[in-house]
Parts: sequence; structure tokens; C-alpha cells
Amino acid sequence: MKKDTTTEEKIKEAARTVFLTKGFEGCSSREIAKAAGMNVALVNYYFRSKSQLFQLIFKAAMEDFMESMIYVFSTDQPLEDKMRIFIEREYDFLAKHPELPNFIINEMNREEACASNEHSVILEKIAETGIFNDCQKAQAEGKMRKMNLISLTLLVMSNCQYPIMAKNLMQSIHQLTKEEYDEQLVLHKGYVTEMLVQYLFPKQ
Amino acid sequence: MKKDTTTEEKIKEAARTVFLTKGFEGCSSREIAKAAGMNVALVNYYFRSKSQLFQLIFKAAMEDFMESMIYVFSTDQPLEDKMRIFIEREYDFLAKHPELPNFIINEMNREEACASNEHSVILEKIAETGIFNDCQKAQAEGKMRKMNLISLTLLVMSNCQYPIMAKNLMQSIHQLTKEEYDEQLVLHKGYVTEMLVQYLFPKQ
DNA sequence: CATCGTTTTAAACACTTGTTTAATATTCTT
DNA sequence: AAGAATATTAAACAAGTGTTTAAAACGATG
Repeated sequence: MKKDTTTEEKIKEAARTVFLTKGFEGCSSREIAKAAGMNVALVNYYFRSKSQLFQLIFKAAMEDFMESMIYVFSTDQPLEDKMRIFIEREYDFLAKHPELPNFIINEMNREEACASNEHSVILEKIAETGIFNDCQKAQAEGKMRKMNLISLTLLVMSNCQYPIMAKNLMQSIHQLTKEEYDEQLVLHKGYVTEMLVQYLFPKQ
Repeated sequence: MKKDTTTEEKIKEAARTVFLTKGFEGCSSREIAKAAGMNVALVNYYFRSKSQLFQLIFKAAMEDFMESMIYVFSTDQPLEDKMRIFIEREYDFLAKHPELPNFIINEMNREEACASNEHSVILEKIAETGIFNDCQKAQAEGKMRKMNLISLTLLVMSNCQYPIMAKNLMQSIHQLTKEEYDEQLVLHKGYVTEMLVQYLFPKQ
């Protein structure tokens, strides 16, 4: 232990940024070492292999990916408000970590990787917030549209994550600058919130 | 010219499947050659380089990606019906080509690649179907919610493509088999259709 | 200061990468 | 059938890959 950021942490940080922007196959050990200002051998000295380092980064990224959800769901507010706040927070979060959804989804599609892992833990953590019970209750009382968990999460994730994931595609198709698209995202967040709330919590 | 499928086409076919499942960086020239049952040198003999072959595949994939849209939009039906049919067809299409959206979006995020290309042609092709004019007209008549093109496409694409893209992630989180998730997709398509139509074409 | 364990380095390992070359096989043309 | 053009091959190229090794630099403890 010497400075604030030890060599091990420097490598981990560098690995995170490189892995998240380029993916596991899109970068080399040497690239990570260089980004950390270190020798290549040090990467394996601390983390044994590129794969092991990656798994570490991936796991942490996955937790980040789920973090904001859990926070909001734990609050004690009407379900409809939770939904609004959640979307608000999710758009904020993804604006800060725009590479995350693509990274997670891509690496989940690599056969070798992460596929068989214990990602059901995530679901349990979310379940601990009581959000799922709240939904079931609201559905039973007729305050919320009846729908299983999978579609519920799909609806929310689709409308929050896709607009970030497809950023470059949409910019290219619609000929927009980054700034213009970011403005568009703010507008879109409003539409998404309105649409989801109206559909999930129908009035009358 | 010899058989039905010439060597050149065999390589192109193999390249398509390999590129689409593994991405540009996720595979090697030799892997493509092997998949086509050919020698490595033949890949470059016909296509000069891995990059040039990729650009060919990517361009074709992009056109596939947009094909189904154009077909539906060209039909002569009420806008609301068009929307329903479009979602139906899009889910069908993506069931047959589940790797497409991820492929397109990922490769659009690779700095070297495809970014500065002429993807605005796509928009023009869609514009030629008259769908955008129809929307503007419907919006002016108060039959359709006022919203710019970007958000409109975003809403539809998000809810059609994301559920396919996140297949492995969702399966892992919710502990579902492929068959269970495919069933879920059918259900979800219904929700998405209802939600989008209700939101875009409000009654009263 | 000498010795120990830890950290860092340069160099090498065997292997894969994209691409090229030069020789061979095949096909087409006359 | 002979020769020209095309198609296919094995082999080589230099550069890059993940990983290992063995030596050097470092920091603490005696």
C-alpha cells in the first residue's frame, strides 16, 4: 500500500474503460496495460489472465447496471411516482454510463462468457425491495395493468436503454450532432414516461 | 461461372453468418474461409481485404434491417393499422434475424467503421413511402399525437428491437429457456402494439 | 547493511492475426 | 491440343496475441 490509487486499482480502472468501450475481443492485454501506464506482465501478475480480469470488470458493471433500480424501488412512494422517478433516474444514469447496456448485452451474447453465471441474484436483490409485491398488489386492486414481470421489465428497459444504445445509429440516420441527439433524449424521456405511466396505470 | 453458388458467393454467405454472430473483431479471416470451405487466400483474392468484405456484408445487412419497414409503409391503409401491421411484421422479421439489431448497433459504435457512411439514404427511402407525410397529416388533423420523427422511430424501434437484443440477458435474469422466452415475446408483442397504438392514436 | 518478500521489468514463448507471393490447377479461347 | 486467363493452393511474411520466465528494482524487517 503506497498511494491512493495502487497499481492494481489503476489497472482495474483502465481495464474497465477499455473493456466497456471496446469489448473483450476488441482490445488486447497490452492496450489495457498501456492505458494504465503499466507493463503487460503486471496485468497477469495481479489478475492471472485477461479473462479473469474481464470477469471481474463484467461483474462490477452488471452491479452498476442494476444499482439505480434498486435504490428507487426501495423508496416508499406510490407506484406510479416510483415509475416516473425510475425513468428519470435511469435516463440520468445512462447518460453518465452510455456504454453499459451495449456492453452487458454484447458480452452476454458471447458464448464463452458469463452466460451461465448467477444473474438471478440480481432479480432477488430487486425482489428484496418489495417492488414486485407492490406491483402484484396494485394489479390485484385494479390500479395497475395485469402483466407478468418479464414484460414489465422489458417495457421499461426497452424504452430507457434502447435510445442510448442506438445513439450512433440514430444520429447517422437522422443526421444529428451529439448535442442535438442529447436534447432529443430529454424530449423522448418525457414521451416514454407519459406512455408507460398511461399504459401501466390506466385511469377510469 | 460454374455451379449455382460460386466460390465468391459461398465466401460471402459464410462471411455474413460469421460476421453477424461474432462481429468484425470477434472473428478471423481464416474462420470465414473455413466456414466457406475455402482457402484463406481466396477471401482476399475476391474481396481484397477483411475490411472490404465486412463493409459489403454490413451494407447488405443494413438494407435487410430496413427492408420490412419500407414494405409495410408503402401499403395503402389507415395509419393505425399500418402501425399494428408494422409491429407484427417487425417481430416476425426479427425472429428470423435476431442477430441483426445487435450487429448493426455494435458495428456503428466501432470508431473505425461505417460511422460516416451515407445512412441518410435509408431515411430517404422510407420517406419515399410517404409514411412521414401521412404522419404529419394525421398529426395536423389531431388523429395522431404530435411528435417528431426521431421520437416516433425511437419508440417503435425500442419496443421491437430491444426485446430481441436482450434475449440472453433476460433469459439469464428471469431463468427462462429459449422456448419460454419466445412465448413471452409473443405476449409482449401484444402489449407493445396496444401501448404504442393507444399512445400514438389517443381516442376522444 | 544484508536479507527477505514483494513489485516491476524486459525478453521470450508459442500461436494467431491479416495479407502477399509464387507456384499449381483449372477453365476458357482459339 | 496449345496457350492464355482465371481460380486455387500451400507457404511465407511481419506484426500482434495472451502468457510465462527469469532477472532486476524496491521496500520493509532484522
